[in-house]
Amino acid sequence: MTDLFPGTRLGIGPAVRDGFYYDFELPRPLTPEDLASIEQRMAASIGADHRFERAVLDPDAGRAFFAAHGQPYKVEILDDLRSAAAAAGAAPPEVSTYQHGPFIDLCRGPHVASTGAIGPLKLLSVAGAYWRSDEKRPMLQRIYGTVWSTQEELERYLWRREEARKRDHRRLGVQLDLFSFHDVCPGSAFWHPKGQRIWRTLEGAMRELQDRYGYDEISTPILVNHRLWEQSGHWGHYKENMFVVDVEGQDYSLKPMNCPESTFVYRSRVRSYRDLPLRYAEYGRLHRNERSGTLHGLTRVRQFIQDDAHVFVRPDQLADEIRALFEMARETYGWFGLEPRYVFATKPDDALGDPEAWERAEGLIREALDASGVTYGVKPKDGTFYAPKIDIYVDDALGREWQMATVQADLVMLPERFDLTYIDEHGQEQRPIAIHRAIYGSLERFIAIITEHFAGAFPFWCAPVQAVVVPIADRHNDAAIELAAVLKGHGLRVDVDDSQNRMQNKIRLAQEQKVPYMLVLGDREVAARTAAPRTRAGEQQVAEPWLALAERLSAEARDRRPS
RNA sequence: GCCCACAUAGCUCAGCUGGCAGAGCACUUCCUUGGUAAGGAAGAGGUCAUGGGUUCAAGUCCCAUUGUGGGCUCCA
Repeated sequence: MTDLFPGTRLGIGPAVRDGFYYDFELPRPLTPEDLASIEQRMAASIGADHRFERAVLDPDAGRAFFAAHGQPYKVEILDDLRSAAAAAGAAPPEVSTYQHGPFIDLCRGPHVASTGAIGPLKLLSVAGAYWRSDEKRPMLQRIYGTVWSTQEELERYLWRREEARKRDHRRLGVQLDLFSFHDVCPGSAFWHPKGQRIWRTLEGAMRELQDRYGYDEISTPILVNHRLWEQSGHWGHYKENMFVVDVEGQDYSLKPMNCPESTFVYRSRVRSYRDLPLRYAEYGRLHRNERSGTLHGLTRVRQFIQDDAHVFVRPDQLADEIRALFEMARETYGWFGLEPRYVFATKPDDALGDPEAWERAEGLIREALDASGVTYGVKPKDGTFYAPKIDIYVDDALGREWQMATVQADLVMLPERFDLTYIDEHGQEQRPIAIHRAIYGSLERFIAIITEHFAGAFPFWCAPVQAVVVPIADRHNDAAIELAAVLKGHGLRVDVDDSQNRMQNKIRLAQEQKVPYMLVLGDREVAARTAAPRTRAGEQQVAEPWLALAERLSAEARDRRPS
């Protein structure tokens, strides 16, 4: 870079997962075309097989060297090392440099022996990155690249990138006609009929599960006087993320969370210890004013709906309730063949509330984790300031990790700020614990993740179109409509392709839409009132009477298997 | 919000150093009535994101705005 762009100032250049990056301050913006010439220059250096020579300098000499070479960022790093050492009461550390050919860089190392030992690589993208990730510092130009020890590994990685691109939910959302985005409302999805079918199916499955686990559902206002947010603390800490609206001279805000309002339902009457646990589910529409540059498809939006719930329990009920939540999560992720992993985040240093209560709650959560037999990791001090929490992660089909949901055992925010109480068996007022939890998390994000996980080939039970009836000639159309009615009568989502296309084309289109079953109807089937199913995997099954088919498929849908 | 790139038909994209806006798919109509991934023909479809500027002439060059994408998490 220093050859190609004289005056280049070097930032940092670490190795990262699957590759590396390097940040530069350059005399002009890089374009994607520059990457090719930089790659060529790198290839020349690799071809020359320069040895990497390590040298150790004392701190003053190191600082002087980089100052003399016009590298202020390196000098800053050295100064920071020096003050960090001073703060720890240590002498300024020696620093190491690596040289190959004429180029010398500050680097902790280690390095490969020489440039010739560097494997096949490819520069991927240029991006802006703040110096030290600080918005107040200069924006540097970052070059991302990937490097592997063999050409095959490089190609496999590039294939994985390409596969991820093809599965991108934003792309599949258009292809499968699920949703769209429009500039009249950035960061918010417009759900099309097929996307909404997925939505309703997921919501329906969760409602059924909730009913089984003793939940009730509530619904609270979206637009609320800011006084509520002052009481909850959001007005102080979260205001810049809230949409504020003037209503007759008063500030109102669209709710960014459901929790504060659920307490109004709780407090609407005096609660007995016999009433608990109270489990309130709410599919509330939330708005968060995310910064424009952070929006991303369905995974980072300004408007979304969570499968939220608040469970108010006595302390002695906490462990059982958490165990039940793990059971719900396990069942839910099982519908998609996803394996949840749990991470327990404990009390941070700036936690609010009684330390003893924290300790008790953490003990109970740990007990529940152990008792339920799930494997879990621990992140000490990573809880929120009002609650220890358990984060749930899954890995998708491409090995990418997603954080799905959070379960928080709130001792402070809802119970104390909103003065929640129940009357115990001695007639004394007590504080309940409020568990905040979501299982899908945001429905938008969850649908994005399963779209990519299944590459659009949704499991049969939640596919937006479960079967397409394919009449071979248009004299079979009436029978096709009849068959579809039978299937719809069994609760299945079925379309009829009565277009002018040939059967081959109808099958092709259904394949492209990743429809699980194509039900072919020709003279033979119409005469026998059967249909010949073909699966999207290309398997042709034997023709089956309509009613038997409807019963078989609706049973399959009820099973919620992940395929 | 900040840096860079991008925005052409419903979708995917072409359109060279400024000189009459294109293709495939989808759509409409007609022919074809078929057996497991594309039958044939014709037609319609555009304020080239929006606003301004340069120019005899702007999809193309410049500026602004809006939106979208890659990033701003990995710390010598």
